[in-house]
Amino acid sequence: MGNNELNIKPTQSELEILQVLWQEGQATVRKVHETLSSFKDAGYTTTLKLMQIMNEKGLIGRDDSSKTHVYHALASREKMQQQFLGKMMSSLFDGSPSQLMIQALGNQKPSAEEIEKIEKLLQQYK
Amino acid sequence: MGNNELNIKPTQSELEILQVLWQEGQATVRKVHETLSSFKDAGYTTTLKLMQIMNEKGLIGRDDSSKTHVYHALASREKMQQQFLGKMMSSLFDGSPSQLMIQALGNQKPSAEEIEKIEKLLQQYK
DNA sequence: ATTTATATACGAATAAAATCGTAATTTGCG
DNA sequence: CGCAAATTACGATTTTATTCGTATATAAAT
Repeated sequence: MGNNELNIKPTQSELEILQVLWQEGQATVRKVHETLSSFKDAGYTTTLKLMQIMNEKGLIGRDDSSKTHVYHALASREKMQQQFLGKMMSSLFDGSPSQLMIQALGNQKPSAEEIEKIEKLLQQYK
Repeated sequence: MGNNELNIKPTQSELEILQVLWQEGQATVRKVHETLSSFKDAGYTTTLKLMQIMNEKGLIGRDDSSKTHVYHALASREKMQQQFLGKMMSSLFDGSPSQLMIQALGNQKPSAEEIEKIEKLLQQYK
């Protein structure tokens, strides 16, 4: 049973930070900030503040046993995917997964391998 | 050639309004407001203001030849789908369409009809 | 014509999100 | 030790989004 009572929707900036933590597994504020700095130029304390807030919200956890705190994601990527997908599905796609796929596929051609995967998945629903 | 130079990302509230206009084709503020009121309780002037702002931004257009203005969407639904999908793809799905689909399908059982459609779609990509 | 209902315009208040400056603390080093 | 570099804490500001109040105009009804 997951103790994951987490129906909080992260903001845009929070999502960016989560991405880094999902990627790295865990990271310091410095590390996160440097990673983000490639496409964003906010100050260090901005990132710090955001991560503190996220910690309070329960989106991320931290180990503060040493001076330099180390953070990790508490919100799972899958859960966030579901959350955003669900909202998007209803707000933009009339709840139709095929509509969504048409757009997603139109965007970029899936590899043969990916097509296989999807087909297998479809079989399961029959 | 579309004269659609529209790289504006609508906010949550704006998206809700666009939905109504996509649905109805065109509508007055009153109509939009009443439609939204089923799940949202903002005042009439709030909806009005939002629609005025959207008009300035170019998200929607209006016919003000008569006293009661009639609005219509300028931002196409497809374009917005692309916009949100693209962002979501990169921020949550590592750019993998199949990953996105797997989540979308896993989320809610598609109808038999939907499955058919998707399979046909996949055939085209082979 | 006067009243009533319904519109728009628009400034301003409120709320939410993001940013930053500065003080205080810790760590490592000379 | 005493200084420099790096860190956290945290209040405050700024920016963006949302909401609303009120003035004014138009149209319909009596």
